[in-house]
Amino acid sequence: MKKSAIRVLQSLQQAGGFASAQEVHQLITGKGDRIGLTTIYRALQSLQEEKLVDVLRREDGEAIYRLCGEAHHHHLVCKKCGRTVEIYGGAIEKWADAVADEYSFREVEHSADLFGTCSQC
Amino acid sequence: MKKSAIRVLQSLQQAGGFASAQEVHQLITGKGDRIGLTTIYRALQSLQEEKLVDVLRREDGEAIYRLCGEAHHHHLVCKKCGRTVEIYGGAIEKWADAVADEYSFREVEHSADLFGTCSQC
DNA sequence: ATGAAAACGACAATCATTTTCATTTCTGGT
DNA sequence: ACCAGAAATGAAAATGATTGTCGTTTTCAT
Ligand SMILES: [Zn+2]
Ligand SMILES: [Zn+2]
Ligand SMILES: [Zn+2]
Ligand SMILES: [Zn+2]
Repeated sequence: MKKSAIRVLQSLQQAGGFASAQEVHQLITGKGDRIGLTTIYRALQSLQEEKLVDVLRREDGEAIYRLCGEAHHHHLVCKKCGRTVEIYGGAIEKWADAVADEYSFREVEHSADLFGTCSQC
Repeated sequence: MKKSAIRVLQSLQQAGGFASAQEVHQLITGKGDRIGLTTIYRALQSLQEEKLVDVLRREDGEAIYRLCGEAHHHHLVCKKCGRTVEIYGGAIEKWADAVADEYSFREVEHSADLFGTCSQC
């Protein structure tokens, strides 16, 4: 693991939720530590490939990242305040398997996200 | 309704599914009709406010639009050859509603896509 | 110590989207 | 038809996130 990736992971941990690349950069440089924005982007990309961070999009299209447990799950995200619920298990897993089976696809992965308005917004 | 908005609606209808602003522009200018990209963006924004089009984001963040009321469906995509199956209905719709209900989210939309290897690859 | 390979970061490039602003088209009253 | 003001248009510039380039620095095994 690259040390820049570790620094990014730590700042994401500190952020506690979703943060954009620029916000991660500010979190690190705000402490006096020095790191380039380019390195942040590269670290986030690696972490994404290693499935250590989740990626979503704000409404304006900006990518936001956060630490992610290794267990497979889905997200229910409030469009307004960003509150996020992680959804584990459920009928979607069976549905995905059933669809893959019906069309004879193998090694099928899936992504699914729900976006709405939470009860407090 | 502005006439530019109508032209955009028609090309979205012709597209049959999701299309980006640039794709809409190409659909119109490709026929010899002339319209500015700026106008496309403005028309899509109005149509979005009037709730006549839905907007989603591609993985790279680009906004894609489709007619509201266009039949909702999901995709099963072969990672190797690109073959795509459209999936209508199924357990995922109930799952999404159930999850939204469980967490008291309102106006919940969802996206879900399956990626695997088709029987011919 | 030395050289190769990986990581780094300043800067430029790219690309979608927005803003600006001058020009064109529409509209209503005369 | 004529004309002024309003609305719409679109070319070009601005913006902002993300990616590419490339020279420099760090790491690491020999
Ligand atoms: Zn909320
Ligand atoms: Zn799942
Ligand atoms: Zn295939
Ligand atoms: Zn669905």
